[in-house]
Amino acid sequence: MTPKVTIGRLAKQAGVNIDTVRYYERRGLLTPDGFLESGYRLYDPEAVRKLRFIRNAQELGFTLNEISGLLKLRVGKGVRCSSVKKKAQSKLESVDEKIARLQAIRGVLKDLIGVCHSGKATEHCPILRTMEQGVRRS
Amino acid sequence: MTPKVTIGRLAKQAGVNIDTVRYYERRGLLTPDGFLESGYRLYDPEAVRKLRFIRNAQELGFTLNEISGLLKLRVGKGVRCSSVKKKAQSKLESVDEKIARLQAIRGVLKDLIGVCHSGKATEHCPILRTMEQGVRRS
DNA sequence: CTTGACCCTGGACCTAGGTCCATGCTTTAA
DNA sequence: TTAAAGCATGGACCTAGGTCCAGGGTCAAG
Repeated sequence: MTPKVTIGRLAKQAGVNIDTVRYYERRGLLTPDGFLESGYRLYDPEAVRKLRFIRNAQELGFTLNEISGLLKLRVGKGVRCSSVKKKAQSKLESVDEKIARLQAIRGVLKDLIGVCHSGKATEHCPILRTMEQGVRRS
Repeated sequence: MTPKVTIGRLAKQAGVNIDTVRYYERRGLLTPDGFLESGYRLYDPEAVRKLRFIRNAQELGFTLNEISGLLKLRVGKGVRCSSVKKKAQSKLESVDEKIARLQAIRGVLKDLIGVCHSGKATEHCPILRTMEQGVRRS
């Protein structure tokens, strides 16, 4: 007996709307792991993690298409290692870039909190310092 | 003579659509720094950085409202230090959380790239490992 | 064996964040 | 001094990512 779960339970456990689950299915991000004869979708518990991952990644600025690409990254039967590696490396670059940008913002916020002690004013918006170096777009 | 610039030049320099600039104005993110008698908007060069910052922050998953909050963070005339500090600290927390999440994803991507050398397969989607600890939502 | 909770499909509707267009005035370069 | 390029306003339109609803079948507890 595999402990599969219906769509309503899945949605509740992951904290998302039931229609969102079906929407992700249409988008190809989350396929049911089985069906009842009635047509009811069944999911195994891994799906909860997958849903949470999707939400997580969205808050980090990934689109559903990008997330779909992340979820498909794996090495295995019929998946050529070199292609996975190339994709993973390019994802890694964009992740590193995001981290760097966030760290720039983080530094400014820390400074700003420090300024509050020193009593110095910051007439100009300090957050703009994060952009001194410009941005490279893909 | 201050080297102010019209909206078209600003948009081009920042690499955004001219209508986007006006849209941000309606949203309160970017006010012109002056006007010609004809009504033409004028911006000083700082506005380019501001626009780039907005794009940047959006790619990191911040909404325009959140970005607006970031841009308003400064200590100065009429702005109480304690309130700035509190806001900055809460922004800092959310930035730290984003960084942590990205680093989790980053780790998995690195592992995946490593696996390609070792020849081991990863039948199950490795990216899901980033979610082992669950997520705290605000 | 019924009643309430759950699920199905298809399609309409919604919000955020833009983008486009028509119409008409302004600026600038030839 | 005039044509091309630029700007203004108001409103329509668009995409991504959902969310809701109607109409009808299904499951499970009493």
